[in-house]
Amino acid sequence: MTSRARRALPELPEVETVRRDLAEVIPGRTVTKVTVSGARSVRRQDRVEFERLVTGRRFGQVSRHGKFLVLSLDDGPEALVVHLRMSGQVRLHRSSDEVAKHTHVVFDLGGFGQMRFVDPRTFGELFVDTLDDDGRPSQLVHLGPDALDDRLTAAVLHRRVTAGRRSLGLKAALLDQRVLAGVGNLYADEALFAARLRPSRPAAAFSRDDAGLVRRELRRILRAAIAARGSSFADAAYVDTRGVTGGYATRHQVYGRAGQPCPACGTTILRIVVAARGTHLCPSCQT
DNA sequence: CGCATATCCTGACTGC
DNA sequence: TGCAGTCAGGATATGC
Repeated sequence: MTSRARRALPELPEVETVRRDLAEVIPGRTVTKVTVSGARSVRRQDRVEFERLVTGRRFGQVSRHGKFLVLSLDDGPEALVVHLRMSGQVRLHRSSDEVAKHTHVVFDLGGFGQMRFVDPRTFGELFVDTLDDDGRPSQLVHLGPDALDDRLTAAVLHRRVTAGRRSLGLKAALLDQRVLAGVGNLYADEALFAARLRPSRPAAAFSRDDAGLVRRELRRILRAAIAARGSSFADAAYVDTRGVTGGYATRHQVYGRAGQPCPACGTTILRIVVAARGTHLCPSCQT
């Protein structure tokens, strides 16, 4: 029947949804207190140092690079950087709301309430970093251009995917955040289906026309997913800042649909492993 | 150097 | 119904 595991992890559209929610309420709010109870969530720097760096600061604009959230502090050269990884959530609460299990960091925002970081698998993380002249955190310089950045033209995508690669699969290249930032397992599968390209095709056999197609379909899909506030399955691994699920899962063409007919040709959708990831594809449509 | 693999972790699911 | 075992996955470290 359908593949066993169906979970939507936060990728670009989900992180962008969180960013937009935060951008409506966070700017201008001052952090009166920070409590880090989960040591693993703050691991790039000392917990006490982290609390010192954030306490008393006022949040400015909220931006995103790939799957990283960047919350500027005091409009200065520093920012709070957040990555949700597998199961992280940034939630907005009244201070009196019950504290959910796996809440690892709590930011008190004066009379406004709290911003809380909840993360069962503890893969997610937060850290304070300095920003360069372009507003890029210093520890994120290795990231490729954001998947929705206009500067990621077909020519640039083609060059970055094929550069130096021999046998690596196309999907693995798209998942490499150094190539482009923001694409994860779900949207890689959806974009490659729409572009009619096999995930296992060697990246070296990725033509300029292929790059144009992938770029177009990826942008279309990511934008539609953002409009639907992201993808969630029954397990609600992804929810927004108020705990609400996203609506894009009903539009998935192949992801989580193994054993069901391809929406384009009716062939049974397969689930295989590519780049050590559960991968969904139509063996007829995708070459 | 390119690429594969192990690692971190919890909860959902499988099978008895 | 309960419980032990398996599996999922983003980024990174390590090994070939």
